[in-house]
Amino acid sequence: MKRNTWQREAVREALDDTEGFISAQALHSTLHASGSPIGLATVYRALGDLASSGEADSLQSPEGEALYRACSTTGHHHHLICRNCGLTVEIAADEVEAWAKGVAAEHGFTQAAHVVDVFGLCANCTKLVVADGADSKVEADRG
Amino acid sequence: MKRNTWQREAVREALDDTEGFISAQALHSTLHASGSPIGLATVYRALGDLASSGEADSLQSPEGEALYRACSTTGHHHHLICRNCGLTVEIAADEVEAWAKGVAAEHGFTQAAHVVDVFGLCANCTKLVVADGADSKVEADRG
DNA sequence: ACGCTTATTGATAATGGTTGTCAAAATCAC
DNA sequence: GTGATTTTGACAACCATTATCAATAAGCGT
Ligand SMILES: [Zn+2]
Ligand SMILES: [Zn+2]
Ligand SMILES: [Zn+2]
Ligand SMILES: [Zn+2]
Repeated sequence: MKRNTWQREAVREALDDTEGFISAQALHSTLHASGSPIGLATVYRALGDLASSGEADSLQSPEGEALYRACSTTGHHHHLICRNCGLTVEIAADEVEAWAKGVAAEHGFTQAAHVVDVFGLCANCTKLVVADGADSKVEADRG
Repeated sequence: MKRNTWQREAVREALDDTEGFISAQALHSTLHASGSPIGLATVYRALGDLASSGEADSLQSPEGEALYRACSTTGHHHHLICRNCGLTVEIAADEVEAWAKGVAAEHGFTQAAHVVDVFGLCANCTKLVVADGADSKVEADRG
């Protein structure tokens, strides 16, 4: 039977308190920083569980790291992510859903799933970058 | 200055001879199997170069592995990939391009890029799976 | 509240893909 | 051909993730 532990709850809350997508390692650091003695393996497990139960969304960063987020929208949706500050907007894209389904069917493919994510610079970061003239990396700002 | 080596050419050719997306490790195995003594690190480097020069497309597999492919279409496009046999269809998706651009602009995002991939079972593999009743994994068939 | 069964935890080792190291080999301009 | 400079490749290092497994603790029946 599935038991309730403070660890799982801690991960859920920490994820809720996080604005954008975050990696397991980063979330573990955050938890440690706030005094929690939770183990790294447990954070990985909790995030995996949240993702499979649909309570959290996950995606692979372009660098191949798995990132997680507690989304407000419960149904299937996609994301518009700022690659500088991590700000994330949830996007409903019926248009794309239909396209994906159609393109798979046209070619005789079944059991189609899709990965659709848009990465860019949010309005705020666009200003900053223009001011700085430099292009900082997202990961550096979210350790 | 950039020099020409048989290793780079070997990687380019091996990639051309590959039907679907393939990992650096798998391509290295293929090359070795055909008698080439090329080193693994060199395969990684060559694939990275091909990807940055636009001669090859790359994507992250759902398991976080980087996969490469020599595509016939030179311009920007997307892929419909069989998760069982690796068969890949190149897809032009003007509809999605417009959507991605629009959704980014609507939210004030600039420098928008996107990741759009469709994974499914091709017609052939659909039959096999139905016959077998089992769901084999892609990676197992492409060592 | 108590004990028991069993899921869960967490320190650590193991795994696996990828990148860094650096001496040796190869390329190419001259 | 010679030599400066790039490239290679065996191997180590790295880093995210997963497996191990003894110790812990949740929650059930009592
Ligand atoms: Zn931003
Ligand atoms: Zn969708
Ligand atoms: Zn197939
Ligand atoms: Zn596109």
